[in-house]
Amino acid sequence: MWLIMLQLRDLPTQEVLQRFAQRYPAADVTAIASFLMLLRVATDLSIALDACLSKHDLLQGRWWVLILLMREADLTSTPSTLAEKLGVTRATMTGLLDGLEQVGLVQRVAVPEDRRSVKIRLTAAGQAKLDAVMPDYYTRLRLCMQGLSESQRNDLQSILGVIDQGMSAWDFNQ
Amino acid sequence: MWLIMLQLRDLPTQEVLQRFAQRYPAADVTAIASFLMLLRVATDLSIALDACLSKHDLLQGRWWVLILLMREADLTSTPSTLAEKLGVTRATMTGLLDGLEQVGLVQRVAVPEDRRSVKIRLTAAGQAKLDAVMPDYYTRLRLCMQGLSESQRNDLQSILGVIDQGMSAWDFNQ
DNA sequence: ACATTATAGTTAGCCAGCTAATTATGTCAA
DNA sequence: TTGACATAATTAGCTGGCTAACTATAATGT
Repeated sequence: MWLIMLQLRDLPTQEVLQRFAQRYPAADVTAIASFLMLLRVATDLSIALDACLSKHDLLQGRWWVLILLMREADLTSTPSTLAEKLGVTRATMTGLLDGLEQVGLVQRVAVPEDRRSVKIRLTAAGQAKLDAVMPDYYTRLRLCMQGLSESQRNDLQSILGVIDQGMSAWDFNQ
Repeated sequence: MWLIMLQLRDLPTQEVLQRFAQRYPAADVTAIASFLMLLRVATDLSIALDACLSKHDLLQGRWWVLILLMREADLTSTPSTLAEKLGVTRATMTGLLDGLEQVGLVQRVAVPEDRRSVKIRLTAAGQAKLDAVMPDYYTRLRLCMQGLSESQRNDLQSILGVIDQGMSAWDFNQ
């Protein structure tokens, strides 16, 4: 999961939004404000995550790969599957795996049944790296979210679900 | 505002989350699920935005610059200010402005009072470009958010505000 | 069986961010 | 007034995504 986005430090004032809405009648002021704030908070979270991971000599892309491998019962997957789950191209996955293999966190293993394919296995060192990173990450995330009640967390997830549904509208007219 | 992020197509199942929480006691399952969904929806939105802009031959970074200029009463700003508002380095802003000036959407104007500085002005062509893009963007955004009631939009914004507050927790222990 | 097509992974080269260093100008204090 | 420092913008070079092209292997249809 890669989120690369400008930070938009400067959200528009209500006044500016009104001015834009006047020029562009299609504008829905509360939709725009919600959208911008969503992008901004997500970006801030992603940047904070980067900072946390960098203290453990990890980049976000490589870290997600380790997590995806740990999710598997046999700590094993293939480059194609990992690429699809992470939403990156297979070419990008090759690069991520090169980096991880070079520092010994994963291992490429030949697959005799299909000689085109390769198995990727989380090594003991890879698991150890996750055991070092995850408690730190989870602790920060807990603190970051502790201001939200359980019902607010549910609200957030259902609201995000509605937006996700609505996303199909983006592509309506091509 | 730049959001560059992996897509994380594959959110963890409840079962996987439980397994991770067992290994890492610091894990807060509902916090993690909310966080991941937030990142994912924001990424999807950012990608959809890219797609919309590319139909108008614009990249997200350059488009935000045009918007920031249009927010100004005199359609004018400086590279430093724009960089700060967009959350990018001044070096990056130089590149964005090079691109925009080359296609005539903005103009660099010398500042006699401080010869180190340069004014950036939105040109008529730049305004025309926005007039072409914004209705399209606003229409898609309206459709995308139309499933949310006014109170849900308020909920979303206040929830995001709480998370933003909580973000300071990330850096608590260095 | 064998030519066509599909699939897995990699390589080569592009692109738009980034950091660090550079140039030019302005500010301030001894 | 001049030396030290601060600020504005730029340049040079790095990085980690991307697309497109390539190699190797497997599957499929006549």
